Amino acid sequence: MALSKPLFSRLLPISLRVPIRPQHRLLCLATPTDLPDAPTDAAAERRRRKRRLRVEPPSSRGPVPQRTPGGPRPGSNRNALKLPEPASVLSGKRLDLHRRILTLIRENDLNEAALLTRHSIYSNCRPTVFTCNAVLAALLRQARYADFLSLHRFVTQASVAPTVATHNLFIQAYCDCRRPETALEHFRLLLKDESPVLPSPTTYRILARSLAENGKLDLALELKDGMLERGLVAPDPQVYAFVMGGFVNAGDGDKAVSLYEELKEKLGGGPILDGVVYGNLMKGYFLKGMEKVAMDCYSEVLGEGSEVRFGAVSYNMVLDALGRNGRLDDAVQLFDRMCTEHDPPRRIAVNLGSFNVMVDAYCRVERFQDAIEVFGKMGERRCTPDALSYNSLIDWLGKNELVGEAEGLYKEMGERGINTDEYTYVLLIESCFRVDKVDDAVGYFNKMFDVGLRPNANAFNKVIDGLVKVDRIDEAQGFFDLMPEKEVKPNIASYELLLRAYTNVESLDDAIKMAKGILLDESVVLSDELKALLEEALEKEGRNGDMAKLYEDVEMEKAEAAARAAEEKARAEALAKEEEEKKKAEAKAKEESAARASRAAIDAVLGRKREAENDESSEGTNVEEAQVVESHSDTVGTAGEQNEGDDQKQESGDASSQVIASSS
DNA sequence: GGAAACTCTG
Repeated sequence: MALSKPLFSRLLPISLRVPIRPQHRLLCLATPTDLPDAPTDAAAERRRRKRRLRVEPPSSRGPVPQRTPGGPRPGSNRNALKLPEPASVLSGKRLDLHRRILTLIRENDLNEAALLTRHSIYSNCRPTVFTCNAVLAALLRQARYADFLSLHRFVTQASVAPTVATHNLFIQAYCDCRRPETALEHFRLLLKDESPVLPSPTTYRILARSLAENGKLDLALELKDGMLERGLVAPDPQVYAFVMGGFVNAGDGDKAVSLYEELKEKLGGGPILDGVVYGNLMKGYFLKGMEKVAMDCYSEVLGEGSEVRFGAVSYNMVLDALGRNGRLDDAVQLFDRMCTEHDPPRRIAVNLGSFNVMVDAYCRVERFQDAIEVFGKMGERRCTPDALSYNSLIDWLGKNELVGEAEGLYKEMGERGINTDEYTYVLLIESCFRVDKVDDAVGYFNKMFDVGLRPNANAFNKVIDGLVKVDRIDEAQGFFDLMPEKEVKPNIASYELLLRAYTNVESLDDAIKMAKGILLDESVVLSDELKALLEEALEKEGRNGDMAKLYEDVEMEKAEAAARAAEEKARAEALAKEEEEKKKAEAKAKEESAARASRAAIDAVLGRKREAENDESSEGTNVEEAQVVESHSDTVGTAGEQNEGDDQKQESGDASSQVIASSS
């Protein structure tokens, strides 16, 4: 048997499939990594880049290697490991459906888009995986994680074979929810031998970023090393930049710099032409106290004749490095240059982030008027500040007692239709308390409920804290008591604020009540410090015995609660058992009736055969047994496994046709 | 409690 080419390539170690030679490395570095932020521009740029790549010799940037279309090895579950459909299926009716769904997404009717996707799955016009991906991506953009996961599960169960993009979306979803470890578990599935899809550079970038942002630096390094070892993707400057950023945030400038050096070496020792690494490199040097080296690096990569490519994002990182390290003048200068270079849609050198970084830089040196001015200039670049932009400026203004300005921005959000979030209100509450506008602060807190936001325990604590500080403890207690009604669990800080307040004003009965609350709440513990505080206060009042009594009461109440819980549990268990028995009986009945039906079908066929041939053959029994097993395996996977190796049987055939096939 | 990166294709 001659080895087909795809099969042959499957047998090669992965690292040999895509040769990476030094000259190709340079090519791949020369590709811009910064894309315009408007989606249409981004798409255009991507297409253009792809066209460019088509005429260039194969480089490591070429299409991600996919495992051979020869299908998974025998013995594996076909449904879980199906290869994704090729792009050519996006034609005819399925393309029409795709377009319809894209239109719905554009009109921001995601519910309808998701619904149409689901309904089409079992119709004669199945959505392609590309269509599913588009809907999933839209849900993710809007942070609708529950809907995302639900649709993802639905299309997976309907065995729409995922592409890398599908996996990346799934991984991104978990990363967005700050659960990089779960994302990592999913990623590991892609590395298994039997996975038909391989990770792409994007996969590594998403994970590296999330791991670094969440301080999982060991895992980030492990991921990066895995990227190098497997050689599925070339050493990626973006991945390195993310990991470097993680170490910068942890204050480890040495490690950030050494990662840069490692990347440089991996890429052949020449200058790294992707500007994405330099912001964090400079921050690394600043952290090490090497200001001069940082600034030398700055003038080198951004000076005359530098080949290093910068897009908005890479610029922003350098801008931030300058702004955070007392180099505002340089930052202003760079920002001006960026604005001059900015020439959309051809060249995107400024984006929303650039403004945010500049606002931050001005605020850091308390030049608030300049900050507000830059903030206002966003409109000129057709950038709209979002909640985060507003929040961060409101934060700075509030912290510096410029409450009027902060409130002005809040009003502006309303006028411009920019959605405030819980954090906006928390910032305003803090600002008002800081300048003793207590009623205004309380007003902002209540406003949250009016506009349908859901303050968390932290937000409650802010208002409780503020009220306690101006001795309005009753009102503070009122908000504490409101928490259960709003389905918010108090945390230890919530209890502590009131416990301290009560001991301070010597309302010891109330203090004891709070302590009791802590002791009865399984999710918090009474710290030794708080305990000592209460004990001391009680002692001073000659109520030494009350502490012991508190513990006795708590023990008693706990015992009572435990007894109630046990009773509850026993009742629930009995109920569950009953339910299970019922289900078992039902299943048994179903099985029996199915067996009867199957036997009847077989008898009918065999009977007919006997009539025809007048034959006494007993061959039917084997078939019959196999058939019963087949008709009762609900899960496609196990049915598939059982069928493996049984070449007599068709995979998809209904009961009677199989019986006929094997008995004739 | 807070930064912008980008993946499949018609």
